[in-house]
This record gives sequence, C-alpha cells and structure tokens, in this order.
Amino acid sequence: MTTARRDAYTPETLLTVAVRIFNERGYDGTSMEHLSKAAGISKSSIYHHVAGKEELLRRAVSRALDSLFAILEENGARRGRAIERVEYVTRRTVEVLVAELPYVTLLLRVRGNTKTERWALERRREFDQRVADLLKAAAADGDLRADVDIRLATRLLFGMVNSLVEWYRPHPGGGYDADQVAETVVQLAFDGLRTDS
Amino acid sequence: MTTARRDAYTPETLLTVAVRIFNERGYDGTSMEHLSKAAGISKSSIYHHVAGKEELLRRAVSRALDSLFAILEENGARRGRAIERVEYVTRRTVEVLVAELPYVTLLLRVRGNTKTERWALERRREFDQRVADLLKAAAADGDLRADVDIRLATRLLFGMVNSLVEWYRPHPGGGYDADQVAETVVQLAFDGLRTDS
DNA sequence: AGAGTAACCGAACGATCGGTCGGTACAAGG
DNA sequence: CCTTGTACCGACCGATCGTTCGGTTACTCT
Repeated sequence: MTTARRDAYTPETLLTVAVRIFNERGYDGTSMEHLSKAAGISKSSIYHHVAGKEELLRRAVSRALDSLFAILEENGARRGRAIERVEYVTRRTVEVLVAELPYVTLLLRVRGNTKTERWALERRREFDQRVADLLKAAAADGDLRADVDIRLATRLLFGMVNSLVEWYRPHPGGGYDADQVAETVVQLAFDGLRTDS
Repeated sequence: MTTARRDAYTPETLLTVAVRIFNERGYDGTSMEHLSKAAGISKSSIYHHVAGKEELLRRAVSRALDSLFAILEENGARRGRAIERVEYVTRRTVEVLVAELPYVTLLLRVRGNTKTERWALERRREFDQRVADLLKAAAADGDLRADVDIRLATRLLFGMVNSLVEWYRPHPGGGYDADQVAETVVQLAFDGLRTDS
C-alpha cells in the first residue's frame, strides 16, 4: 500500500485541464496530444489516470448534469406557487451555470456522435422536460400571460439562460457576478425590457 | 466548350449536403468520407467541385453572415426611433435564422480552430456590436427600463434569439412558423412573461 | 537495503484523417 | 467519326488519430 507520487495528477485535476481544452477547441477538435501538452505530461501518461478521451467527457458532463438535477430537489423548487418555483429554478440554474461554467458549457455543446454524448443529450432533455412541466403549471395557475405559446416561451427562456455559456466569464475586474445575471434574467423574462411595462 | 454532365453536382448542391452533415456531427467530427457517403459520390470527386473541407465551411458561414448583415441595411433598421429599430432587427434576425437555419447554425458553432473559423468569429462580433449600439441608443432615449444593465440585456436578448438554432425545426405539421416565433421573442423580451405586466 | 508500486515516458500500433494522382466513362462540338 | 473536357472513380499519400506496451524513475513501507 505505497502511495508514491511525484507530481500527483488525479483524474480530477486532469479533468480540469481537459475540460478547458475541450471548450477551447471543441471535443472532436481536441487530440490527446493537445491534452498532454496542456497538462504537461506525456500522452501515454494520461491513460494511467483515466481510461481514455471519452471517460473525460463522461466525467465532465456527469458533473454538470448532477448539479442541474440537484436544483430540482431543493426546497424552493418543490414548494410554493408554480410561478415562484419557476423563478427559483431559473435563478438557481443561472447560478449553477456560472459556478460550473466549463462543465455545463461542454454539456451544452455535445452533438451525439458517441454513446456517452447520446446519454448526455437524453438526460438534458429530461431536465428540460421537468422545467417545462413547471412552466405549464404556472400557466394553468393563470400566472403567465395567455397570448404566448407556453412551450415556445419555455424554449426561449432556456435558450436565454443557456446562452450564458457562450459569453459569461467570471469577473476578473468589471464583469457581472452570478446574482446580478440571475436577477437580470428573471427581470427580462418575467417583466420584459420595456419601460412602461 | 463542352458541358458534359452526368449527375451534375455543383458546389451549391454539395454545400447543402455538407452543411446538413456538419450540423449533425459537428464540423470537426465530420470526415470527407462522411460527406462522400451522404452525397453519394466518392471522396475524391468532392475535390472536383470544391477545394476542400474548409472551403465548404467558408461558403456556409459566408452565406449566413451576408444574410445577417443585410438586415442592418434594410429601411426598418435605419429609420425611426431606436427602440423600434431594435424591435425590427430582432424580428428580422429571427426570420433570417429560420430561413437560413442550417447555415446560421453552423456559424454559431464555430470554435476558432482554423483561419476561416476565426474570420467568422470576427464578423459575428462585428454584427453583435452593431446591434448592441442600437440597444444603447434605445436606452439613451429612455425607452428601456433603467434598472437592468444594457450590455447584459443585449447579451441575453441575443442568446435567446440565437438559441433558436438549437431547437427550432421547420414545421412539418404542428411546429411554429417564423412570424409566430419572432412575435413571441419580441413580446417576451420587451414585455415579459408575467400576466399583470 | 530491498521490495513494491504509483507516476511517468518513448516508441509504436492499426485506423482514419484531409487531400492527391492517374485514369476512365461519357456527352457535346466539330 | 474523333477530339475535347467534365464528372467521376479507386488507390494511395504522409500525417495524425486514440490507444497500447514495455519499460524507467522516484517514492513509501518494512
């Protein structure tokens, strides 16, 4: 039971590097050679820590999905009027996107070429469905305007939130913090941009 | 000057096939072999029509960018109060996204690995900036609520519109048409989802 | 000191990558 | 008929892909 370590890479620290490169170059556009350069170890050494390229992807998207599904188990998402639960889930989703930005970014870009990617797409659809049901309940309560298609609005709300991964960067001097973004998303989605609303 | 043609593939018809496959598998995840199978001609024959894989990408994103920039030259985007121009551009952007869906989809997914991709990203940023300036003008007119950050709201509005490429599909029985989507986007963005707004 | 093992490496694997090459089938123009 | 040029193909190129293998190094434990 010896624990000899020289530089002590773990699957987790390797994952941090890999996810960064995956997001920069795209999963398919990233070679194991790219990862080895970025991590500072040889290509073959990576296989000492993880089974292969696809395992890195699976670990990353699992982390993102687990964080998202956990939102639905929180009290704010399970108790109270439907529209308040929708607001809560929206706000928390923004917070999770920001907190787990690289992992969620990778998740939202999966195409479906491998079994792992198709599994990720399936779980994503499941999460979307859960929130869509919440929106539907809020509409049934009469808390959402009746002149917009509720499924369409759900898609757009999701699209707005998910677009965060395309431009949000943690604030090294001047950027927005998660709370501010979440607040603006909720204001825009529920009360609109116009002055006199 | 003989014009002997057997099956008559042109760079344009080839592009239609290529863009579809690029969107299904991702650009990096698509091999010339994939394209040749989908087009029904041999891999080497593709090079009789186009210079290579990257030219197909360049043609596709050029088409998308030209359509988007053309919006800014239309009368509705150049005349009238700023907020009305913003609404016009928003509506027209949705229409263009729907009309040129596969090409815009490809454009919005480029990562920046090649020179062509970096050029596309640059032109995209230029378009975004032009619209961001419009939003800023509307805010200066006092037509947008003062309690949201205008740059942040611009990003979110764009994110919502661009997310169309991730889920919108032309309506083979039951889907939404472009006008309905554009209307809902404008309603949601400017007046919000809530009932009593 | 010696044994055991985690961490790592260079070299090479077969497969596939984007792209090239020499040639063939075929239709139009003379 | 024969030439010309387009559309197309199979075979192949060097490079790179994800992965494997046989070691070597460096550390801990006894």
